[in-house]
Parts: sequence; C-alpha cells; structure tokens
Amino acid sequence: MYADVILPLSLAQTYTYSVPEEYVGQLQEGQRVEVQFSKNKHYAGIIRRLHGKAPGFKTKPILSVIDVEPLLTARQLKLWDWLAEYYGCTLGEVMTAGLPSHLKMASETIITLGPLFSDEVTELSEDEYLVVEALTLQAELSLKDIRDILQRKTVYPVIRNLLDRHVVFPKEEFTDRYKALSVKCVRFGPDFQTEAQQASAFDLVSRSERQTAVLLEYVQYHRTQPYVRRTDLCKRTGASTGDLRAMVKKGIFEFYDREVSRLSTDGEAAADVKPLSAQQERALAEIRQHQADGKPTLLHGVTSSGKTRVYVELMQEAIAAGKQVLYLLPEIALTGQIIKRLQHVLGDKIMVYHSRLNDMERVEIWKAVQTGKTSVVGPRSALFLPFTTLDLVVVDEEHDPSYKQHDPNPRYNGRDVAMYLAQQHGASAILGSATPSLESWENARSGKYGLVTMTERHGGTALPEIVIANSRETNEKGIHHPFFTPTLLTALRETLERGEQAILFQNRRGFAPVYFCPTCEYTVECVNCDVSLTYHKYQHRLRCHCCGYVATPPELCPACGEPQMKLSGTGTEKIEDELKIFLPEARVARMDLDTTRGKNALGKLLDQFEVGELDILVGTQMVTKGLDFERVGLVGVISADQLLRFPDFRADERAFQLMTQVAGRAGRRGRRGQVIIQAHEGSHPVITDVVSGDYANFIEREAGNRQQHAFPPYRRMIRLQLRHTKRATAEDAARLLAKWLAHSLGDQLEGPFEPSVARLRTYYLQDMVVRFPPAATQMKRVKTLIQRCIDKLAQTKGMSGVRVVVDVDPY
DNA sequence: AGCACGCCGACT
DNA sequence: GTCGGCGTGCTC
Repeated sequence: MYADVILPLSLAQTYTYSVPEEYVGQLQEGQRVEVQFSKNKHYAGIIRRLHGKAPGFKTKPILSVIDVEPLLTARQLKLWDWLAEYYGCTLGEVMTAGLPSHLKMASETIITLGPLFSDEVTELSEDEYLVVEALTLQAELSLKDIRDILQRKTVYPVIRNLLDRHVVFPKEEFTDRYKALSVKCVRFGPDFQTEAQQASAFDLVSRSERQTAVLLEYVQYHRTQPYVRRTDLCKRTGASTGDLRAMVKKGIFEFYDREVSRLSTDGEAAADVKPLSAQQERALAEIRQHQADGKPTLLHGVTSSGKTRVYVELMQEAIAAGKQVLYLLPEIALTGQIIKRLQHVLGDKIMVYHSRLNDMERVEIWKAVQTGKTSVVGPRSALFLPFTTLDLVVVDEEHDPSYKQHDPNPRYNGRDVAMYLAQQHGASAILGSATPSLESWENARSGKYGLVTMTERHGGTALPEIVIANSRETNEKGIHHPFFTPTLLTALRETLERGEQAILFQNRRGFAPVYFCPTCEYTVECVNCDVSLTYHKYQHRLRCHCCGYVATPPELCPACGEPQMKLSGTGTEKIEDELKIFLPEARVARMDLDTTRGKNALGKLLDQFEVGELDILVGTQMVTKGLDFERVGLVGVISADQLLRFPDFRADERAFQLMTQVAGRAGRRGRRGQVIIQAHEGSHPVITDVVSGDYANFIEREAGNRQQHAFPPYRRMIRLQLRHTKRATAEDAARLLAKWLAHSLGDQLEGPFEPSVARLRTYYLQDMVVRFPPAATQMKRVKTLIQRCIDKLAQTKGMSGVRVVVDVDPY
C-alpha cells in the first residue's frame, strides 16, 4: 500500500510514502499523517490518494497517523484540486491557505546536549564551544538560534561535527498543539446513580453542614443545567474544592473533564425578527423561483433596501431544516454591526470566522462545522471549512475587490470559489450588492444567474441628495483651498450645527504621499520598492505603503543639502489635521489601516461614532463598507478625480462603486442625507451616474467599454509577473518567456512591461498579460502553455532564480 | 519551501 | 589556502 501525500510546501506534486503493515486498513484519504521529508523535517501531510502501485523509487514510510477520522472531506479535497488547477498553484499552497495553522504542524529541528558530554574530555573549536555553552544555558536550540549565536548562515557543518561526535543530539518536536479547552465538572459517583442511593448520600454528609449544602445545591442546580461545573458549585455554596474532594472520597461525587467551546455565545437564543416588507417578500419569492431553477441569484438592492433581512429569512429556513449556511463578507465589513445582527436573529447557530481569532478558536469552528452543528459568517478563508450539509451560500458585497487574494498563492477570488462550493454541495447561492460587478451583472444578463432587484430604500428614506463641488471653487475672499471647497466646508458646519455627523472619504492614508526637495526635485523613495515614501505626521515618519519600510524624514535634502524639504499630496491624516483648523470645535477621528491596527481599535472607533462621541469620521475605503449609522447627515468625497485616474481597466467601475457605497452612508432613517463629491471634472460620466443613482446606465456603458476594449468579462485574463533581485535578469527572463508564449499566443500576449511600481520588496518586476476569448477549451490551452513555458524558463541557465507569479482573473 | 552541494571571488 | 556568496538540484 502507498499513499500520495500533500505537504504544506510550495511543491508541484504529491509525494508517495509506503504504508506500514500496522496502518493498512485504517488509512483514508483526507487523513493527516506524519511523514519525514528531506533530512530532518517532519510534516503533517494530507493523504490525497491511497493505491497499491509501487513507484519506481524507494519510499519512506508513514511515521504515524494523526487523525482517526479524515480531517478533510472528499468534497474539500476536490475543491483543493480545483483551486490548484484553476488558479495555477500547488496543492501545498492550497493546503497552507486552507488549514488553520494548528492543524498544519511542522517540526523545527531542535538540538539538545548529549547526556554523556563533558567539556573536560571533548575538544571543541571556538564555534562549537559557543554552541555548547548556549546549550548549557538553554537546553534546546533551533537551527535558527544557532545561526544567530554564530552570526553565520551556514551552521550545518558545525552542527554535523557535534552530532557526529555525539556531543549534541537532534530532537524532533512533533506534537499536535491543539488542546481542547476543558472544565472540571462534578457528577454523582457510580454508586449513587439511583434516587434511593442519592437520598442516602444525605445521610453520609449529615455531619457536615457545608457538604449538605453542596449536595442540596447540586441536586437543585442539576435540574436546570446538564453539566455542573466544579467552580460554579463552589461559588454557589461557598465550599472549597477541598470540601468537594472529601465528598469524592466518600464516593458520592466524581470529577470529570468536559470539553467546552472557547467561542462562547452564552447559549444565546434566536430572537424574533421584523416582518418582511412587501418588497422583501417579492424579492424572496423571486429568489425561490431561481433556486427552483437551479440558478444562483444576483440580488441587486440599493443601499438600505434591506437585503440583509432577505438573507436572514433564507438562512433561518436552511438552519431550521438542519442545514448549514455560509455567509461571506469582505474582511473589513466584518464589523460588530453585522455580526451582532446575525447572532441576534440566528443565535448560537452561527459562528464568526474572523481573521482575529486565535488558532484554538479556529480549530473549534472547524470541528463544529465538520459535525454540521453550525453555520458560518466569515471572510473568504471561511470557504475552506469542512461543510457537510451546506444548503445556502450568501456572498454579500459581491463586487468587493478584496474578495480576491492578492499576495500569496492561491490567488483566488472568494466570490468565484463560493459559486464553485455552492454547486459542489448542491446549495443555492445568492450574490448581493448595491453595485454589482460587471462580471455578475453580465452573468445575470446572459441568464446564467437569476436577477432580483430591490429599488426602494427601507422605511421610504429618500436616496441622498448628491452635489458636485468643483475643486477649483474659491471662497468669498477668492482663496482656493487645495482639498476643502467652500461648499463642503459650509455643509460640514451646517451638519454639525444640526447635531448630525459627517463622513469624509479620502482614498489615501498617511499625511502626504510625497516628501521632496523643491530645489532639486529629489523625492525620498523606499529602499526596497520603487515608490515615494508617505509622510505620517503623527509619528513623524516616512513609511512605504508597499513593504512597510520606515525612515526618519531628513531635514536637509539628501541630494543637494537644501533645508527646504516639502510635502505634496493629501492623505487622511492631513484631512484630519486641516479639519481641526477649519472646525476647531469638531470632534474628528480617522479610520484607516493606521488607526485600526490594534485588536479592537476598529470596534472602539465605531462604538464612539455610534454613541455620538465623534462628529466627523475621516477614512479610506474602510468608511464605504457596511457602516450603518443613524445620524450621518453628510458624506464628502474629497477627490473623485483621484479615484477615476487609477490606471486600471476597472477604475471606472471601482470609482462608481466606492462613491455609490459611501453615498449610501448618508441619511439612514427618515431624514434625507447629503453627499458632496469634489471633482475637477464634475461632468465625468461616472460622476453623472453616481449623482443620478443610475446603475443601469453606468453598467451598460461600462459593458460597452469593456467589450470594445476586449477586457473581462468579455475576455479572460491571466497576468504573469516575474520577480528577480537583478533588474537585467528580470528583463531577460521576461523577454524570453514572452518570446515563447507569443509564438503560440500571438497578439493575445501583451508585454512584457514594467508595472507602475517597478520594484517591490527588493524585487524587480516585469509584467505580461494574456487575454483570450472566454471559452473553457481556451482556458485549458493557455494554462497548459503557460505552465510549459514557465517550466522551460526554470530549466534555463541563469533563470532558475526568477520567480513567476501566475494570477488568473486578476482583480 | 528549505537545504546541501558545488563553483567562484575576497580575505587571513 | 579558507570563508562565505550565490546558483542549482532534490526532496517520496
């Protein structure tokens, strides 16, 4: 017997291990096994396939079986296969993304001092002595520790020498780090199971007042609680653990450990929900029709139309039928508001899969999902959970670009994977948005998806009044402010006077994105990336928004020595700063990556805003997502031009979505809100559509543009990015790869070209893009070709160090 | 990915 | 001469 095993590494294939006698018959696909891979490494691998075909090389044996039952379902393995195939990555990379790290496990090579060592007899070199000395202090060292101690990269010769002479020994640490949280509970002992026996227990404790009280309390408490915790019992009676122990000695009680969840929902019960509006009833009926036809539904509902209420209805039904639901949200929209709402109506039937959960909590959700006990609300990573009875998948804010994973492989789009997952389970799918992506809209138009529209806002609230303010506008003294028009300032003042709140949207964090010398035009750039550093005033630091590099702003120009360094451009921090000058009495807060980094910083900020401790919230795109506040009377877009100037074929779509979404934050209940969009180019068609709230017009035009210029969804797109630390090598490799690809692809290949950020984290980049008609056969053909050419490049002399990143359906 | 081996230039 | 850099190949 042999097992093909997936390892949590970026390796193209599975690896074949032999199954030892004692495990034959108890192994299953999807189980985790401990295997050795290369010299000293042990990994928890996943059995992908069991077979009897002996490979043409010698195999290592499986060392141990980690799971009694498979960790992964057959469906999950199939999903993994599909992900690896579709997004052009390895199964190992899917595994790395798909398993909570506690279920992954890898050994670190650890060195310990041998028992027979004595430094009087053994002669040591200087390096060896350093290692041994460290071991007498610390008992265990990893290879990395030793590298630090010797301040050298290659320490292996030293270690091997020590190993050979039995001075040190390798210690392989390999334990399942997951420990269920358990609590000590109390129950009657085996001799006190019948009522008569329990009655006699009172005689046994009659001499102790306290023990009698404990027994009485236990009997009472046990009527309402299935389990009685030892600490609870002690607390309620004032008894100590010692008192209880005495009773255990008498055989009346026994202690036992019960596994409990770390994700306490306090057994919260579901609450009633508001009745459906006529519009919601109609939407629901239409969705059901599409479900019956076996189609996913695109639910296009304007902001505040009550889409969530519709989801809740469907979710409740599925859950009542004993099925599971997956509700996907963009990570950032996973705020307390939506979670509270879902947990309020669905009670403990739904769990939140957060990026901020710790590993133990993740494993608990994993287990609860696997047993079909719970539904899940979460970001794209929740797609990897082991659903068994999935009946409904909701993708809320389906247009959101953050559904696409950008950096490590697999570069998957959560929305699209959700559609695959739903199909796989025979579950129905709903994609919801106030501004559907062109992709989904096109699917609805072609009849692949059903379309359901909700045009009325909840409670009859009118859509906000949207006003364009020309950025060149001047105040009565003829003074022009670079980023506050008089219109916006006046509206802000009026809003505050009415006791309402305002949200300002500026899609750039920090204070100013450029720090330069006006004399010689030198700009301070990142040492790792090809971008200017952004000045952050609060910390008085320059930061790179690509790699996180931090520098102190030079007083004098590093190039010409002039002491007149200047700032240019506008970020959220600068908006916040300037507001304090114009509206000194306003309470202003900033919401961006910098202010929401802490564990609960975002929640605190939103709470403050909600209770009215803040007047104005300045933020990046964060403020456009899922904020529902009663008192927001005004929303301001600082610069629409900046959104529209973005060099990407989706720039218009993105700008329309952001502006429409942020506008939807204004005027929630009763009162009509106001939105001010500042722009140089106020007559831009996208802005016109935002003002009139005309999604249909916008999307028709966008569809025309994309079709005309052969962009997705009318063409498929695969982006290839080459990375190397030497510019020339990156360029050579790109030229070579492009030559091979163009041979078959002709003008379907564009590039190579330098991306706008030509160097990132010390790597020089070269991009190329393949665009081709959206037929499945084409996709297959192109991917095979790309893979062949990448393999060929890897085998070319001097090119093996070039990394090629494949991004299917870039977003 | 992570590691060892081998080839090459820069120092004791 | 050796140390340590980097490029290359391999891991069942």
